[in-house]
Amino acid sequence: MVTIYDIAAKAGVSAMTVSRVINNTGRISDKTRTKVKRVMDELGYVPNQMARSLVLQQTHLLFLMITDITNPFYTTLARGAEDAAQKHGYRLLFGNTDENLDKEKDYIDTILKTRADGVLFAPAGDASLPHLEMLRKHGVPFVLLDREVPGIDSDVVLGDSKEGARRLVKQLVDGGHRRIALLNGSRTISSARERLEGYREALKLNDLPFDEQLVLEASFGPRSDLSEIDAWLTRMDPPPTAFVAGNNVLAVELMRSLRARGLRVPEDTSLVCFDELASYAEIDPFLTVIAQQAYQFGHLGMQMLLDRIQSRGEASAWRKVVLPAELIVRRSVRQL
Amino acid sequence: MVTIYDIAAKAGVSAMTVSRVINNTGRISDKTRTKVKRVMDELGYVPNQMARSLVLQQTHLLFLMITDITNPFYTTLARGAEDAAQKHGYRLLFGNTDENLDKEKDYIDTILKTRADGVLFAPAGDASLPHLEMLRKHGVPFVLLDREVPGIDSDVVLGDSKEGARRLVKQLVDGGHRRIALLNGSRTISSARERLEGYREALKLNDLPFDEQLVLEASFGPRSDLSEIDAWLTRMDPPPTAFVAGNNVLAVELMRSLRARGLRVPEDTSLVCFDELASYAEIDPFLTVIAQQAYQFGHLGMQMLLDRIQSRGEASAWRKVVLPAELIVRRSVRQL
DNA sequence: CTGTTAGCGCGTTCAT
DNA sequence: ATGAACGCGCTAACAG
Repeated sequence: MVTIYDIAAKAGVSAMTVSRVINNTGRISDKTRTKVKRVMDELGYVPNQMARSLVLQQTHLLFLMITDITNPFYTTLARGAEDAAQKHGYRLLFGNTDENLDKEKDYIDTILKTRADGVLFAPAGDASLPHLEMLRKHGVPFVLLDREVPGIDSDVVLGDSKEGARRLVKQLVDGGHRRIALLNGSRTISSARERLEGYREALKLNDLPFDEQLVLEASFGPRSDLSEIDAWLTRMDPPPTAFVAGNNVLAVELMRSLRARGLRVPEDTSLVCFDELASYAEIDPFLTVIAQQAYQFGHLGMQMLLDRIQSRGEASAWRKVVLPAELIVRRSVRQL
Repeated sequence: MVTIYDIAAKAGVSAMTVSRVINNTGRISDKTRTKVKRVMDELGYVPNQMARSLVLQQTHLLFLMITDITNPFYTTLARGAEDAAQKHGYRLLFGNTDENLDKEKDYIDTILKTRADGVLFAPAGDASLPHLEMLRKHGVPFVLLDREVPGIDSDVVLGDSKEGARRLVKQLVDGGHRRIALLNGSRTISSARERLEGYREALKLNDLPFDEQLVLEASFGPRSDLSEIDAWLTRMDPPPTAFVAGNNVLAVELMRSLRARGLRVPEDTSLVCFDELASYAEIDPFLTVIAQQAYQFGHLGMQMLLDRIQSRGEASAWRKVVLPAELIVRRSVRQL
């Protein structure tokens, strides 16, 4: 491996001078600068980031934790985060937890060991609290994405889940639906709770009863087995005329189950959901959805994180950004 | 920051003993081991990866370069790579190049500076050659994924693109189609070349003429503007009765263009393509496709990379794995 | 403008 | 079974 000492020797200067040329610090004569640079090229020198980080006490490494790398909401978010990070010269490590707390714990260890400068964090759920406390304790700045965690204060970027759910339900009610089911994520996740809350509020507002039977709590992540959803569909009696799905994954899997029963959308059943469905939205955009600004989640969150990192220590108030929910009306709701 | 010296002081031993406890090396009495461990817990000690890497000369960091993080083929591949890496205690960094050589170059610099132990590399194209040479020159092992690069030997995991294209064309010919268009990726990418080659061979085999007009080379990545594809659709005269799309992204964008012209698949035009379309395939699986084993690309490639890393230096023959192409016949081809 | 000294946190080598 | 000295590659602080 080529080190600054190799360069220094060959260029006839000290290692310090080489370091200064690399980092553009201090005053160096043009002559030595040119010479050092030439030797660097000749030897194919590449700075050792590890050594720099060790002495500078910062890695310029950031972490993005997402819960489902196959979900277009998160990959789009990732692009936003990556763009913002790159613009500021930071590198971004991705971690994929699969909504799994054990995997999340492993990544927390990695983050701590790696001495990442900060973390953009979509937590698996409320039980992520100890993980966040661990980051806090070790002085690693973080910004929460998409989900809050009760018990800890921090910067956070959220979608307006409650309002989103209200609008989706209203859309169905306006279509004449009165028996509306909700296929939601787990209530250990703040966004799922908010969506449930918005759903209940909207029902109340329209003098519709809340029927527990019509709500299923499942995982926001993809499942190998649809039997849980199937059983629920069988169980509901009388069956609903319309569904709200808590995210895009649940919408897709619900549609598969409905399809398997020969139920078409919207002819036989109406369906609305949170988040766009990737390519599907482009080929045949027919689902009425709350389209969240996925890219903004990542981009804005990254900016907030970088702000925290730059103002190292200077405690300022936590910022909570709620991104508005845009309703896109298409044709997955049948007028009754 | 808590260091091994803090622990050593508090436990009344030397730093070296602490190091031995951490790494489970040498002989240590159970009593001191227990004591050191207790102090480590009390102080919340976390090893500094940077310092370890510096002395051990290895980072346990691997890189995965993909060209489109929003493409389910690559995210599924990423899951495969991640699973395999994690199983062996390696961390995985993702890089997203957007099929862009400049971004790729930036990532190469990052990889070199970071002293990554190895790279899993889906290159942007043939022009990635200098980037690979740079890795080789600096002794960074890599495995190519999905695409070969002429001019450099290495381990590589490929799909059987030529055979895939042959099968897709055959499927259309069997459906009575004789005027078959190909919307392909750039010929600077080996997989696109293979697909073109397979397409031509299949035409020849069926005594169909090759008409340059029927082939468009575009980017495999998503584009903001469909005018290139639109112009092509307008230009072909007489128009084809069927299309082969070189990947899932091209298929989606082609369908959008067709849709905009009021052409339905398969009623008005037939369409087949490489790769599944994520959620779309699950909701309404109607496209006839060559389904590639995306997860295997990543998983297998990672294993090959880890093999190389473990057999540090010992030169063995390059391995080239070609994953078979499975044709899934659905209903996007109309019988003429 | 340039060089010397010291130390970032840890593991290897050689003593004890 | 445990410790002291040294070095991994680099930069901050100071000296000249």
